[in-house]
Amino acid sequence: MSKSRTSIVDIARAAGVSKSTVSLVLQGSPLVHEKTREKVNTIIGDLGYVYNRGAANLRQSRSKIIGIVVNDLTNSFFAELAVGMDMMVQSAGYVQFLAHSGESVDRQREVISSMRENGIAGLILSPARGTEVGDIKPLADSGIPVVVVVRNVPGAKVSRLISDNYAGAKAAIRHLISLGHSRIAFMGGFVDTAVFGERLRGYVDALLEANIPFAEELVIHSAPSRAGGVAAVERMMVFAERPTAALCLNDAVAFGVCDGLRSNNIEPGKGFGIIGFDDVIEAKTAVPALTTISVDPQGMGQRAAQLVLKQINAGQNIPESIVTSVRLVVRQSCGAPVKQLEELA
Amino acid sequence: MSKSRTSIVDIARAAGVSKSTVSLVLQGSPLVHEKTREKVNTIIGDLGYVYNRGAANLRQSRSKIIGIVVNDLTNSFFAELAVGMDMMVQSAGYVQFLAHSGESVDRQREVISSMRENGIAGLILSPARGTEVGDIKPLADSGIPVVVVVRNVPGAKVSRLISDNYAGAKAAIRHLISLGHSRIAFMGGFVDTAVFGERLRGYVDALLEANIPFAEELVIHSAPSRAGGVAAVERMMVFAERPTAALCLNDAVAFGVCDGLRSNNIEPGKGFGIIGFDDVIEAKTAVPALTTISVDPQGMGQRAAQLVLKQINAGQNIPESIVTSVRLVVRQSCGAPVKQLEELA
DNA sequence: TGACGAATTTGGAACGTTCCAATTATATAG
DNA sequence: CTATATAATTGGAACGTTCCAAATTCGTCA
Repeated sequence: MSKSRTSIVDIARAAGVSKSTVSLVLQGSPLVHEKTREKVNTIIGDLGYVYNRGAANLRQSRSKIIGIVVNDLTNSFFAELAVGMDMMVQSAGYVQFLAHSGESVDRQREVISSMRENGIAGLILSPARGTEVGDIKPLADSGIPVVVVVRNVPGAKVSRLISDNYAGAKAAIRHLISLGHSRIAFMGGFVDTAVFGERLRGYVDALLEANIPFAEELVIHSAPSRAGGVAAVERMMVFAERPTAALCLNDAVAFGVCDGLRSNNIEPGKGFGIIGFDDVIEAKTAVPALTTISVDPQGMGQRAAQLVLKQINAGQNIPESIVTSVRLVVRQSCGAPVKQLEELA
Repeated sequence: MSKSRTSIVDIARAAGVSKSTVSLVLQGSPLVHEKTREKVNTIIGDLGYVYNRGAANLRQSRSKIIGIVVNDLTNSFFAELAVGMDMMVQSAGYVQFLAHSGESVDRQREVISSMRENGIAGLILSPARGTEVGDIKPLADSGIPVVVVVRNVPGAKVSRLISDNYAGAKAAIRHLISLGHSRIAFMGGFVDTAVFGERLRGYVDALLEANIPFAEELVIHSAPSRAGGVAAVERMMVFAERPTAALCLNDAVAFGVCDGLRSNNIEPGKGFGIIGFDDVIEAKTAVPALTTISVDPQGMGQRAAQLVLKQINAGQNIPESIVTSVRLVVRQSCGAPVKQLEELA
């Protein structure tokens, strides 16, 4: 129940040295004599002193806080992304403000400005749908490194880390075509995100490449969630000529599509080929195991954190764009004979 | 590229008033004249001033930061818990340090001490397995409100918010018995968490209550994850006399059990009754829809945040224990004729 | 012993805010 | 026009640290 936090001068007094010496000890400076260091350290332990990082920041105006804003933590893709960042950030001796915008740009704006007031050294942003340049410009202008992940923010002059959505979608469709499918749907999502656009483009180009005409009605929009997948199947069921396979916007949608097919007595992977996108952790153990494009969200999170840390240390802020490569992981849901060994667990 | 952050005195100078006045404006004090307020506010806008909350904390030593440590963000139960907290914390004008301990007590300790240095006003902890009193005592002793959620930390004199695991498990087993099951397994988890113990106790008591003897071998331990559920089924398949239903430690295990059954050509909900625990968001849309004990993680998160906020505002720190009630949500996976309307979406 | 360089230690100003007591401006009443 | 209450503003100390320049102590060598 100490009335006021014990400070550096309290322990200085107790140790019979000056506050400067204590400060030196705290930062592990080689300037202080071994005996003095010991004495100070024991006193620190005895008095239960806790370092006040806020006060230190005030003086040296470089904090050890990294802001992370994620659009949807309940989606396991983003949760893993966040965990990857967390690992990297922690082990670099930083600490994080992690907030969830829930796809609301207003909330996102509030959160970012609050982080700014709290003096973050850098920001990693997985933007909410509809994020605009103006939402991040002030931060970036004031010299704080910003890294945008997963989704692009068009026009923003900041670093980005995006997975190769185009190539991934293309690989998926090629695989389905090689299995003999020609009526292939694209399920889930709306045109409002860059991710959607890129994946759709890969889908279209792979079809054209195989001389399969692109049919507008096979793009079935829905929420990018498990429930959205179910809804997409419902809409598909009324088609006169039904597709025989689908590429889904992400794994969540793909699981929903499996659910929806089962409700219609179609066994996913048997009567209908499904490919997801992201390779979330459940993809491997689901039944049927989901064929998907592996994006390695945790790895992406780590790289994003590394990128922002690098920029913080560099001091200067040269935007950098990284496109991370993805790979097709063939499992059971596309109905292929498993031709490729499952990656090691 | 401003060299140094513009401060309150910069804008004071520009507005031709004293820094005190600017400070007053910033806190919306009624003491300042309307005209002055306007003038100051426009200058603030023009100069792109950003408030330095750190400096303010230094003076008034009450921060607006709440620390949240979650053991596993990739588990959607905990992710939703975190989101619930986030909502409450943000709307109370606080900001959060959210960290992920990954079930490591060491990492958890580091994270907590780092939060402490950064001056949190309160802490919400969903403890890693094996957390001990000593891990939170120093914080609590220094007068910072601590709320422990989901899992108990035995012996800690802090507030807790736990769901009624005992009653939930009991309700689940009663339901299975009412459907005619008598050989019922308990799947997933190890004895190392309080949650496991409480749920198992509910399971046992409900059996005894119905004069069904408790059989040790029907408690099938496994990792509390989807993969663990699959593993548990494998172990069950070799039993001479197989159970006809199972209560799972949580929904993740339950999904894994469904997967495992399907691999063995048993249709979950038909040949075998399954009840989960937690009611994560996917439980409703999965096929078969999962019968489970609804714990409302997001609601729990909100309540936990409210509790810690209350304690922060109260100043004093009287530990409070809240047991939140749970309810059985009957869906398809237990094979019951759906006798109760699905809750509204 | 005195001097000199290296090793340690130290006082005080700064960082950007809040808060208090004190001051100044403005309005009201006599 | 003065006295007085009220409204608005203000200077300076304080919060806990870092950093710098300066001071002190120590050891060594002539």
